[in-house]
Amino acid sequence: MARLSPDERRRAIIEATLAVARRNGLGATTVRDVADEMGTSSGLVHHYFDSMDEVLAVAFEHAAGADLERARAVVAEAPTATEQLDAFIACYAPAQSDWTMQLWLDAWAEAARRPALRNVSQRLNRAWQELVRSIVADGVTAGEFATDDPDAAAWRLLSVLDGLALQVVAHEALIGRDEVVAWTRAAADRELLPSAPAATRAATRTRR
Amino acid sequence: MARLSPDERRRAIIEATLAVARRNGLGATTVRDVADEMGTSSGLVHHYFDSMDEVLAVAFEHAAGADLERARAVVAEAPTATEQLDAFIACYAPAQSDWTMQLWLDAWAEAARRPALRNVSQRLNRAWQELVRSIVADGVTAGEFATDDPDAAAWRLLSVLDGLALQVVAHEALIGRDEVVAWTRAAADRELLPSAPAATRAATRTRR
DNA sequence: CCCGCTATTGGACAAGCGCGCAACAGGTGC
DNA sequence: GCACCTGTTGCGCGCTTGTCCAATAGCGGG
Repeated sequence: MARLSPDERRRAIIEATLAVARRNGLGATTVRDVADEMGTSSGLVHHYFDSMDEVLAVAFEHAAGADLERARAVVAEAPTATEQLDAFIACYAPAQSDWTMQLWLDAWAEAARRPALRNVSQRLNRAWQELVRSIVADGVTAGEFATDDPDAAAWRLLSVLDGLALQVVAHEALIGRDEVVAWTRAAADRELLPSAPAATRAATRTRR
Repeated sequence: MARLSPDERRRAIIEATLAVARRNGLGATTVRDVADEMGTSSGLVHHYFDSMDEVLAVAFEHAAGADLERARAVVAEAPTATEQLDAFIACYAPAQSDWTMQLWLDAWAEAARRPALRNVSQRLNRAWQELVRSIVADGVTAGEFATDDPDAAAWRLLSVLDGLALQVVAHEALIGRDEVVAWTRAAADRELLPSAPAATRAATRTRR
């Protein structure tokens, strides 16, 4: 087939891997599937990656890293912490409702048996939590939010988001994307809004 | 080997399956592993179950069903809704922090490719939510809790619990069991304890 | 134009998988 | 004590998996 530069080929392998993972799941993605997706031989994959574990890890890092970067960009555009959190939820939840959450689910489960994948998964999850934590912390110093433990609040919010999105992908039809967004926003309200000044918050929030 | 009655043998297969799944993960549990665990031949497994999918589904249902029954019993003993919820969280979280949560994680991920396992997983998850929902609903009528949507509140609480427990098992060391229990209780407080402004804001939001 | 570097091939390899089946064995009733 | 019933065996089948490697092919510099 076509002769590609190492960088191009690596990228092609990663994208082919994600295409297959999207169809069959990350855990059921094989070397031959990836090669077939590219239209090349299977040996080529191992010429660029030491093991299948590494292929999956790099591919997952590529996809999930892009999502993270996108979320960071969306958050950076919002002026207030309240709007940042809303933007984050809106950006996170629908993305997860597609095949992306199935990807995460597979990665988490597979992480128990694949060292490289476990490393990537842990690192990325920590990064997501750090993003939420910083939003919450900023909101607290700005007086928009009130919480005694931003770290715990961030974990809880992320857990609600993950848990709800997981229900959508694994047990379809019980709840949908809209519920994930609306319910998570409701959770954020109960979690972070101070009880005293209600009027100003309601105004900024409903403006969207 | 020893000659067992069909019922005993089925039970032995289920327990052997769970023993292997505990070690290697549910998705990586093979017919031969199960047979070796029992000390019998592999053909025996297929004499009692039509497919490996069914073996995994039945084994998972056995383990998860027992957990559910245990949670129901613990909840039934508590007098007030508040104590019921506390008991539920305390019972749920530590159990999930062991290998049980890895079992759920594997089951969820594998459900995408194994029909029988998917059925069981969906049914059980709905049962867990129903348990929490009934506790919340009882608490509302008893005046202990305040929420505009017990169903959503139950999903959120379960999501927090699942999400946090998942962090423990998949990304060990970031948070521990104690945090799962404490943080989920804090989430339940913020979610359910009567506090006027939160409820009204949530109502306006879900209406969008 | 050709040569060499290297991306790519394509299959060998051992191991492992789910599944099915003819043969075997060991309690049970006659 | 014998025959029958059924739980159990042990292996074979076809297929898939990750990994590896000698052989090949095609582009770029001399």
